[in-house]
Amino acid sequence: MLDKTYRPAEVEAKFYDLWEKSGAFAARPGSALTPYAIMMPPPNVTGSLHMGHALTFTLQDILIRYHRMRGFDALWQPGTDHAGIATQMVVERQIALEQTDRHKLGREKFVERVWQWKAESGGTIARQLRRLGASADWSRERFTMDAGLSAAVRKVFVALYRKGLIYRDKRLVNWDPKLHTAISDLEVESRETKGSLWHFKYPIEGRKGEFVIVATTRPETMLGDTGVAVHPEDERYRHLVGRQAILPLVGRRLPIVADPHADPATGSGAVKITPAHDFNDFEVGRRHKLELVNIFDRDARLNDNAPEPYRSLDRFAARERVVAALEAQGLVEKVEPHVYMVPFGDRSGVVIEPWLTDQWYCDAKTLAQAPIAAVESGRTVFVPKQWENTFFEWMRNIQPWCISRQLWWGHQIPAWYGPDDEIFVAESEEEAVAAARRHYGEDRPLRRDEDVLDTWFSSALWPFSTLGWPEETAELRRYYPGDVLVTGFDIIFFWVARMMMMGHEFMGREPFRTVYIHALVRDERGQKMSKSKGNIIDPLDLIERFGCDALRFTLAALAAQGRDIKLAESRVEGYRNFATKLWNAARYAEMSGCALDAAFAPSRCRLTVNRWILGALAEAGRRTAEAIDAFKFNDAASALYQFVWGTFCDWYIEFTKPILTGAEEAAKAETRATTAWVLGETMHLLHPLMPFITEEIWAHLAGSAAGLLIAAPWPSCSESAVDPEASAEMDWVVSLVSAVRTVRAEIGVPAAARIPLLIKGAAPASLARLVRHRELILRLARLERAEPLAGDPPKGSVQMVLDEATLILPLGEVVDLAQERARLTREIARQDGEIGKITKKLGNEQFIAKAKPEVVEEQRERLAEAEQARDKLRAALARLAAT
RNA sequence: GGGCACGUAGCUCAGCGGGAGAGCACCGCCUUGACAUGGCGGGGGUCAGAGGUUCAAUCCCUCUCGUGCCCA
Repeated sequence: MLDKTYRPAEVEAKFYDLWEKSGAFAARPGSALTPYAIMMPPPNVTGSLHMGHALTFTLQDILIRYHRMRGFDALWQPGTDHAGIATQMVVERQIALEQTDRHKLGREKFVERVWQWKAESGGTIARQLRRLGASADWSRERFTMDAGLSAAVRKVFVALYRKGLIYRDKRLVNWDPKLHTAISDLEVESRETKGSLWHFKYPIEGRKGEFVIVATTRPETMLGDTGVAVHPEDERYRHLVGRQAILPLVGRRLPIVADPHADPATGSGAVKITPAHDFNDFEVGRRHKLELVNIFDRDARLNDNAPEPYRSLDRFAARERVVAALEAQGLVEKVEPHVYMVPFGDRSGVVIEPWLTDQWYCDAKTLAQAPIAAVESGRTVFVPKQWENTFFEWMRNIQPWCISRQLWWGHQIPAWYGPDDEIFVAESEEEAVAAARRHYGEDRPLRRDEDVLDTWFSSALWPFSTLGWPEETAELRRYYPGDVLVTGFDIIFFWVARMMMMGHEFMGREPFRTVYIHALVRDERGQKMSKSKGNIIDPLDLIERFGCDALRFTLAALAAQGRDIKLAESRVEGYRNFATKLWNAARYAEMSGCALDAAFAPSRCRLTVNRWILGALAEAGRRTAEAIDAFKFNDAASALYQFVWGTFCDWYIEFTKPILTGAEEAAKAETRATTAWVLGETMHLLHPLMPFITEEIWAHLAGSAAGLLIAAPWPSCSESAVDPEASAEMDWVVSLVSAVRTVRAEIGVPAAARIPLLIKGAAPASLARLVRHRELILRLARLERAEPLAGDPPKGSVQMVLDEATLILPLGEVVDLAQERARLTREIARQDGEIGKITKKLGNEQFIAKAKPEVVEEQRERLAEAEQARDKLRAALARLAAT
């Protein structure tokens, strides 16, 4: 017997183990089934489960469980990425507690420590994913630093280098002065910052007392200025172009150049040019062959290219010193408060400095062409489609991708340098040595590039490196390309686009057919969750309090396409209640002796009420499947919620109580079998969304011999189960009961009072329905009796209209005649309004001529119905007046 | 500044050319033999505003206002 209450924690632990041990999670590459593959976006190995993970992995698990039940060979490929910067920082913090640092430790020892940390703490997220019910194939778990994946990285690097798609270049990079590494554009976070705009006066050479005014938000960079730009069409400055300004504090001569980069409308219209420390200025400098003066060291302290008093000052200290010195010389025109965007490193949180360095670059522009074509031609489809715009926008304006990082944790770049800096790129040191020997004609000492690759470089290979590439494995042939990639929009550039580039380049085709982009989870006020705001909702905490299924169902129900999720705890609570409702319904079924009957065949059911619920179930199943197929998880959730609570619990269980407590054995047996069967099928339909509670209920219903629900086939939900006659009949009963209940509540009839119901003017078919369902009508509407009435209703009756019939509740003295008259008059007015609208529409010749015939016909029917209702109500009002 | 969304019941959101919907919240009644994490009933909306297309607009188009996000 099912317990009085559902206890999620016990059930969750029990079944997750059972599932995993049963092998249900494992892909079956040797089977004859059609494969269905989802590559799990590898979470950061330092990560722990947050709401974004909970959403994305719930949706993926729904897809995987659903397809597994539909008979596909489902592969959900799990794993983690090595998160270069994040992981290195974690371990650096750890060893700092031991009063040491990575430089004292040395590279080899440090990397050992990272592996040690990974072994101890790197499994957190995978454990937490299990709490979420994620049915990934853990036997295939991968890590981006695994030997196989690392070999893939080396192979890709070498291949791209040989094609000229990876190259070394000296350019400005986003330099993180705290972490001492370059980072990619995507790892830079622009934040609006309050600062000042300083206007400086630079003297013009050979024109005493004349100045050009330049404005800057970063005064310290003036020490690296090598030019001044004005707009070519700016009349104010035309006479200065070609002359020189004199850089204060430094004394350097600055050519004044004409360049469209200078915006005549901002500030004075003239801008200082610092080619070594600003991306725009770098371009201007290149156009006009300006000198590059690098004034910062790797800590963003001033180096020896700055005048003596400023050397080794921090950039912000230098800023104050520069401003003070210029003020002292009367060269500050003015200072304005200014709000502008400042680049911050998303890991270090410090201001990023554009800095001139040698780095490795990947020619993203060339690699982007095939993915762009794939999306244009529809071989890869984004859902929702609007994200294709974002994708195109970025891919068509893509910049060279800086792939080297000055870190120790990651894939060390397979490049070696000869004594003369000749570069030898090879998959192994032996090959590099051999290549060098060929080049020099003798052995020369080589040193390996110290840098490692951007973590995303290895993640980009995920869809095929996890399947064994470059080996030609059976898995690779079978599961590439994958079916769908599920992720958030914030990762489209970082990861999705790069997987597509690498997939097309090395596998010759797209890595996945569909990219489903889901929403961001926000708090209930629509704010992004963040530690600093303190508005984080912990999914594990919700699982503990409400159960995993409640959380999963909530996330599915809120996952409407193209909209962010505002998560309120009350929603989770509401779906916890749904789980409770389901539990109690199952308990009721069990207590009522409803057991699965192996011989049960839906098509052989005789009772209308059973035929009706079978049709409603098939309908719910069809809607659920359609919704999941279309990635409309919210529609799937609502179809199931409505069916379980609004149809099965609210009506079917109530309808069949009189049968189950009655004496007709055949009807009883059929109803018990139907109830059990419908409940069982419902568990199947709900399983992808609520795997735990459904598995537990299924175990009680079907017994252990039936096998686990996770491995059960998806219900067929045949249309032939829908019996329109039965559904019309039960809808009529529902309308009748609801009408009586409404009036009872309005009039204030005590809930316990049993009252009579009389029906006037009912067609024989309606009377037949009344007779067939009299017992349950009496029970649900709390009636004493329900009978046809031939003559006039008794004095003190309340009347309502149901199709062609008038329902009469003779309540005698209880009824307030004036109130009842008012109620009927209101109802008539409402119908009249409706009739007016439709009549007007039908009177419009254009409408009749141009609207579709079925629309016109529908309006005619609606008019007839409204008129019938109105006439019945009028008659009822007349009778009321007569008494 | 450019782009993409979004403004529908108190809240969160479906719907997206022909009858305004759900969940939650709210109000009233109810310890009815699965369930008070419940049952029954109810109130509540010029579908942001203004034009246009159409026989017909919450839905399509344009503009305005407001909100969010991304990019510069």
